[in-house]
Amino acid sequence: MTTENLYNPHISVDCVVFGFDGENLKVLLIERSIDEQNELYNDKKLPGSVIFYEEDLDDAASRVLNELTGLKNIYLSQFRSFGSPNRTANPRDILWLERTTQLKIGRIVTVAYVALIKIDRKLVFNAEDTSASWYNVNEIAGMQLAFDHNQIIADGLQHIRHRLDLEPHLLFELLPRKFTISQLRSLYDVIHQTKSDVRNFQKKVAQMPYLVMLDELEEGVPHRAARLYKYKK
Amino acid sequence: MTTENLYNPHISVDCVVFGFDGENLKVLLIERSIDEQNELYNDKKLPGSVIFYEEDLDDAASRVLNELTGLKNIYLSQFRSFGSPNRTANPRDILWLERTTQLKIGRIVTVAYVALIKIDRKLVFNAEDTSASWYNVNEIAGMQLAFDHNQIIADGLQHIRHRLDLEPHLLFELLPRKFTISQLRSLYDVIHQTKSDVRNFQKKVAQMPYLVMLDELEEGVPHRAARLYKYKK
DNA sequence: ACAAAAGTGTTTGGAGTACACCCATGA
DNA sequence: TCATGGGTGTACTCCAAACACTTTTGT
Repeated sequence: MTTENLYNPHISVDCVVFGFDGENLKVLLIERSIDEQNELYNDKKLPGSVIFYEEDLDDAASRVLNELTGLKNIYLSQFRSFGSPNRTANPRDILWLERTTQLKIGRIVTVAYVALIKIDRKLVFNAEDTSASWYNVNEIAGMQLAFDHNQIIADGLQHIRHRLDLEPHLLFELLPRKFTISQLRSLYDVIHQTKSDVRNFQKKVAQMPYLVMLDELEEGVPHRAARLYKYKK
Repeated sequence: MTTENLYNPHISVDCVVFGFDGENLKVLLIERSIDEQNELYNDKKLPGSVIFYEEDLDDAASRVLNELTGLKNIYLSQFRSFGSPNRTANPRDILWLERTTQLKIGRIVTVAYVALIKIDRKLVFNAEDTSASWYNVNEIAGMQLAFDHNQIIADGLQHIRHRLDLEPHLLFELLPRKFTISQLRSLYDVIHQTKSDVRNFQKKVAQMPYLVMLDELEEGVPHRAARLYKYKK
């Protein structure tokens, strides 16, 4: 089957998918293998895809996430487009694109999205032949990703920091459904690059009307169990 | 002459150019005439253009502004891309595009920029056959613009409000080189949709290190002349 | 003289920050 | 009993907001 009539080879979407493991902010990357003159070259890239003709950009980003994780209703926000002519300067990237899309590829402008997901959800990674895993945002700076994906992640990170600052309720997209104030504080500190005071943080949190205290405690911790909270509305 | 080999007909840039006239926030729109079955239809659109093959997006936006105003070094910031398949649903828009570009046009994804310019600069409007003029942001909501340009302007306005809030020095891109504190306050209030107190505003302004008081006064005003200031660095 | 905007200080409330001790639990 | 993090209140500082009168200039 040919995809010639389905894909628009000029425009793609890429998603910077953020997760929080309780300690660090993580980004989801996909393994990529290219066989070049019978040598396998491996590296990583962001989840993404060229768009279909007649497909809206937001829909394309949702589709990419759904294919990758099996989830719908993920928080998604477009943050920037990347269209430098030399973002496809590396012949390896063109080669990979043409093989995977079966299209003749020239230049591609990509529209970048950030997504926030709860890392504790069981995700359908490794479906088909893709294998995805989480990487600390800090270690990514030292990796050599496909295309301009290092740049996209750096910009996405900056974007999401601003965004979570303006709309703090989005923090709950990254936490499990039930969470402790410590987890919330730790996430808050990772995002704001701060180290906030426990008592002051409790005070701040006490004024969040959308935070509701549950009648449940943490379990299986080797110390006093913390109270669980959930996010409402 | 054909433009077939120069333009990439899948991607365009559009610029929401903001100015400040001392009282209202303004946006620059271009007159558009389409002759449909021998009837002239007139409306307005944002300054924009499809990009050249091998042209970077930011460069395309700069080019559009330079062609329109004759100015370089205008503050420009990409804020969002619009790619809904039905943004070119109106046959009038397709007709106009194909006539002006001499290209077969299908779907176009546009990358939108905001620009800030000093409205007092003598601009090279009406060059060639384009005629551009300033419109109050408020009156634009009631106009029917080409494509999805109403939406783009609304989003651009929201973007620039956030942006000027985070980076207040950008306010000076909109003011004349020499200005009074009243003008600055009035601009500030238009952006923040507030009505700030004169004394408190003076206090705030007094702590801006990049604001320097000049040894000059306003001229030609029918009341006590205000001191002039300029922005430094 | 009067109209119109410029310019100038003080008080108050709320928000953010700093800071130390006892409690509950599992090992 | 000890180690580990959970949970709690008070004092200080700083910034934002409210508020009214005198000055300068042109008509």
